[in-house]
Amino acid sequence: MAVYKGISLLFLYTKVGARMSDTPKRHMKDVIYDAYLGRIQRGELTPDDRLVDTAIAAEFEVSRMPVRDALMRLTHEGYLASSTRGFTLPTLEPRQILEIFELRRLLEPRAAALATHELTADDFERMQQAVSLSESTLETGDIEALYRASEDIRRTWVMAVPNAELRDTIQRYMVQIQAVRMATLRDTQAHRVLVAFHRRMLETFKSRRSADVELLLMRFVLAGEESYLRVSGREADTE
Amino acid sequence: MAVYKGISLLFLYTKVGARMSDTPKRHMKDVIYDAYLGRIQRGELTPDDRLVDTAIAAEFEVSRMPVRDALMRLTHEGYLASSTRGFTLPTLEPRQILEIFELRRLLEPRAAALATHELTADDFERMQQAVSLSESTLETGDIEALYRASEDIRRTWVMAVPNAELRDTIQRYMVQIQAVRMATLRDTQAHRVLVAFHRRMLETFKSRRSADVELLLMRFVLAGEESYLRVSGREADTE
DNA sequence: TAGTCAGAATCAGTATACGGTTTCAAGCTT
DNA sequence: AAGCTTGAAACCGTATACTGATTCTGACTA
Repeated sequence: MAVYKGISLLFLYTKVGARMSDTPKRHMKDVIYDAYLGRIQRGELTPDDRLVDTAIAAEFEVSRMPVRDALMRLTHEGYLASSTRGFTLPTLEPRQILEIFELRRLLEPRAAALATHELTADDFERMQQAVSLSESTLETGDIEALYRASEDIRRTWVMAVPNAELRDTIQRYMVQIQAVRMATLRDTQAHRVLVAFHRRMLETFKSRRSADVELLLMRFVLAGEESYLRVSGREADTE
Repeated sequence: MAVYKGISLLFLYTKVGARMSDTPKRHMKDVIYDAYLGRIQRGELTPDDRLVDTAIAAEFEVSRMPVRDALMRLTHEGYLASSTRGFTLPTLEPRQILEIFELRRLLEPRAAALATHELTADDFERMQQAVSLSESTLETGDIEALYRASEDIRRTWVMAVPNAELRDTIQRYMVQIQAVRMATLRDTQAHRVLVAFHRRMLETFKSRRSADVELLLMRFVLAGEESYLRVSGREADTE
């Protein structure tokens, strides 16, 4: 019976997973890792949520061990913080956020320039839809849609970065990106600036002029930093 | 008796550990992680060594679990590769090594420039000793000493980088640095170039001119890449 | 002699159980 | 009523045991 349960679960989550025909055998710890990395990256968790291994073990109907493996991996990669009282989303200090902005200034312009020649028609299509969605939020005010559009555009070009090591490094601070979005996207001015950048990024990528892309991405990161500083400074005032 | 054994072990490894007065309570998984990270970073392991959790568990007189935690953490951080037949040092592909050179070109010049104003007299003292050691290897041919000197100089300035996120990112590809050293340091020309850079780096850091440091580090990374390409290209010829 | 196949050995993944530490709350003291 | 104490609950770290998969070995076959 225990075996039967294991098999059915394996089958279930294999279908959900990325590669189902490739390797039908997936370890639960990886399944759980992917599941919670996804939840984190989609912003489905808040720093108030406490992730307790026993609860997640019950959710997946496995023992604590694979859950512990997954949570500790996420912790070591910076996606979670562990305490004596369970795992939670880390609350990024403003100092850390600014430090990561410096990293982004160093990496993203060059990375995007490298990606310029790799983007396919499919990628442009996806970006076009995201840009349209982004622009529509100027009227609808749908912040969540803006969030999704921003994420789509970013993911599209990051995935096209041919240097895998560079790409992985950029993807490691996804949590910072989200923290910045969370802090700034409700600000009207930041909202308008972001949408304008979205459109210009699509145009510039399409032009295939990597030098222009590099410059634009530098401006984009700087603009994000500026928005963050403005919004967080204002918050500090009102407190 | 089991308790007694645990206490004595804890005491033993706490003394070895970095901070003994601070927190006398260290988890075995962290002790083992630190121990093997050190072995890896000091180059005490080769890709032929197979790290098996049961063997390491016996070495530390604990169960497999903390060992597994440590090895899996090292694996996810890229220091080890896991297979169905134990953990081993990963053999970095030349492609990966070149990709990481690009990362280094983007990060290290700026990071070193930021570190310039943070270096203390102690740091300069340590660097001076390492540079002297480095220069002495031109006559002795002691490659291992050159390796240590190179590592000392690098660690000194990296530790002084004030941006913690940037510093951590740089430290993540220590394995690549070692792979490059391993491949190049026995080459006479690369050896001479490296020693010359060591001396100039110390001088330039001491001058406190961060712009000069930035430029020198860029040249340093480029020189390393050149040496690597030359040596690895020659190896490919003779095969 | 070379190729194949079965059984053994090895080793990682997972389950279950126990111990220790931190947190929280209820009851007691002043 | 406020502060202290004590006990229970929550939760992590570690131990031990089992399972299943992969690799290795050696014998058997063509």
